[in-house]
Amino acid sequence: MEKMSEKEQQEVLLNYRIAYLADTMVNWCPALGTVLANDEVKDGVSLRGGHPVEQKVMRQWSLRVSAYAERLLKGLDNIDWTESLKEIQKNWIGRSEGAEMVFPVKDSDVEMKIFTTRADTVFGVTFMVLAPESELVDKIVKPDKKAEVDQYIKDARKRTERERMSEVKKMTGVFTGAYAINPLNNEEVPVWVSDYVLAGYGTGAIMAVPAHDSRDFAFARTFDLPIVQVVVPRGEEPGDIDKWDDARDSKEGYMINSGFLNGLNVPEAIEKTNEYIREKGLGEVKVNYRLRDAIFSRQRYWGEPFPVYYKDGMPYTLDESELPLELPEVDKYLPTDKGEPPLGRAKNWKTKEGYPLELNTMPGFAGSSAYYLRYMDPHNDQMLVSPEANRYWQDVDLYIGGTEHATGHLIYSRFWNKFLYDLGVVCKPEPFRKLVNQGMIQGRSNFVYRIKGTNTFVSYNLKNDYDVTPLHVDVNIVNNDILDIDAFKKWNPEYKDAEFILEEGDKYVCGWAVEKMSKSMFNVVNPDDIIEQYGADTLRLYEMFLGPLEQSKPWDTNGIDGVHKFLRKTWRLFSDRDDNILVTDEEPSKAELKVLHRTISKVTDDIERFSFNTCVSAFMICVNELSDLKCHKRAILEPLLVLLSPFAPHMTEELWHLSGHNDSIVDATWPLAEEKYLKDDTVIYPVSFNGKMRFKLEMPAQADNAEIEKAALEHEGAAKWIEGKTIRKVIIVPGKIINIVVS
RNA sequence: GCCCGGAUGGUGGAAUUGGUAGACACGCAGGACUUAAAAUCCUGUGGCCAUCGCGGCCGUGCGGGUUCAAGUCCCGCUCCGGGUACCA
Repeated sequence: MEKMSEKEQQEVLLNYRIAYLADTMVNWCPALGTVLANDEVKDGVSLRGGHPVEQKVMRQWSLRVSAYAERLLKGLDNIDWTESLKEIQKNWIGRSEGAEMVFPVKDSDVEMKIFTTRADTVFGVTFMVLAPESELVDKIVKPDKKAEVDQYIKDARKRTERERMSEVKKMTGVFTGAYAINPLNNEEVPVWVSDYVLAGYGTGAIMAVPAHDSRDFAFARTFDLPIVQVVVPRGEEPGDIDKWDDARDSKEGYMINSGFLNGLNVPEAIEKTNEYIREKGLGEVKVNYRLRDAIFSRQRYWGEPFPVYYKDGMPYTLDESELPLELPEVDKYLPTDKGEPPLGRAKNWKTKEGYPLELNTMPGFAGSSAYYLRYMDPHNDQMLVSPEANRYWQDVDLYIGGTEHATGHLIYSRFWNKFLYDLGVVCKPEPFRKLVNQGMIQGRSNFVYRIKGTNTFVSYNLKNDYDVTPLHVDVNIVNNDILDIDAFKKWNPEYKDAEFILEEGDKYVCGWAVEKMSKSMFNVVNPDDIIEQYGADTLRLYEMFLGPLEQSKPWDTNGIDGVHKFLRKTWRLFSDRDDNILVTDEEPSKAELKVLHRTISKVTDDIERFSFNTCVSAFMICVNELSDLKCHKRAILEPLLVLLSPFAPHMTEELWHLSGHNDSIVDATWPLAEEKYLKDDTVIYPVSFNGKMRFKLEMPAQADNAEIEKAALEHEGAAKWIEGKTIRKVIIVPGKIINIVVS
């Protein structure tokens, strides 16, 4: 066999590299000399400047994420992430099982390869569609149609992918003049070009089954193409297609108009078709993924430069001894006159041997995909992470972050980690063992109501008696929906002489709404103000007390006094009003120990569940009870302080010192709940009749079921519920409830 | 359209495995202390009925069901929030 040239070798190898150069479609703006992201383009022009934008093929670095699609999907089963996040990733990866089938083109040696998940409906194919970008278009188009087809493709190129997707209802397309042959029934069907078929998914070509796919249906109706029903839903008769206004669902039913498949139900038909095409060599069963390779080039200055140079047009990596490659100096952070990225301006941007270096830089996710590994061994200048450091730290125990990274960073990190795992650099196949999504804090806006044409404002509950305009008012001059009228007059000169119609209690009550937090709605709350007023511990505690971590909710300071009062109350267990330390070394009572150990147990448990709001209420209960007991004992208060320290670090540190410690509370040992203090001698049973609680019954903890039943039935409160009835059953759940069934 | 969440008092929320619905707070009402205010403390607070200090009925978005027992499980809806979308 003849030896390949070096260039040929490299070309072949590029098809197998994890990072590879490939021609990809981008939004190119010639006027700006740059590639634009989808959200920088609107209506075919650049958002900035309004210059025309076109679809252009550019040679870009890509990362072969698709090679890991199956493992990225499977790996989700083994990590403790939220279901919603896993779901988003599953959909993004978009695994679909189907068949890849070949349709020969009539009077030509071209074959159209299509992917379908519904091979069973192949008898319902009445036309074929190619994506405008498909290279097959040129090969099959008939001479008399060429001009028309070329024009269509040119127009389609001007529209960005996002625009194409947003115009779902408007079908456009053009006939190529060519016909494909259905390999199952040898029927000839016309081949069209339309941008509703995407080049990037499957093979960029589809078999259209208008009777059972709503996009194909819309296309057939637009261009008057035939429609053939092949699936009839169970319990229905074949329909009159002319009367349909959309495609028929075909998930369940039996086959008609389908040759050897007639009468079979859908799953049987899929199986039989797959078998048939495999046997006849018409195609193969295949799995397709929606996940696309990630484009890894950016035409801007700020980004990691690629350690890559070009020889004979082929990319080669720099030798490790040449690393790190640092960004060169440039005169301007702008593209060159030739349209090259900013690195094209750098002088001597080439290797020692004189080969030119790559001009693109890496995107943001180059840095964000593996930083957690670097954290394990930050000073290592020989490798990303040493095997020892990696074995020690392994993976990220807990990741708290928003869902907005689901299809970007969190996929890329998993992909990088898997690649590094394959290379033996890391010891864990997944980077983030557990992931929790925190909720968003929204803004709560306040409104005042101005009577139209006046400078008079009417309070919320009286506003319906007037014709009013609601106006946003700065939430910082509103307290618990009550307007600070003086502050309001000063807020805006316009309102200096404003008048007010107040309601009961001489208050001006504001209306409210939950909206995006934004300056224009005057609902931005600066945490500095709250820290100024209440302290950082109160803010921290209040954020936790607000509700479950994962829940989004409006920022609303209505309850902040509650947690602030709690902290003051805690302080008073340690110190009186005159700053005298009250802490004593007395032996704690049984009751005090019970309060403490219950709190230790509850808080320790709740932290494990990320249920911080219930931790705070457990602390409140504890402090309320200790206050009632007038407990100032060190043996109780110090463990409590340690428990509270992650929640209110500043105050607990201070109290820790005030009560005589010189070290920091962060080094204190976490207290352990002792079982013996948690147990009660008696159990208070709720006694229910037919499931409704009627009275309570206190019983010794070790009482057996017979004793409990006897005591319950003899209780003075039981008689009126038993009287004249028959006791059917007595259910006793030890330590929990008693339910007496009567009828 | 599809997928995923959620809905509990005036408000935020609690109820972890089907076992006392409304913990803990906010707010509100009343009271104590005070010349007054702040701070603090006490009492009450889901709705309806009541011979309002006995007690009863209803009640976790709606309609059914399973169960001795349902906020929790099942079936069918409504509304709200989020994600995603010509994916063949």
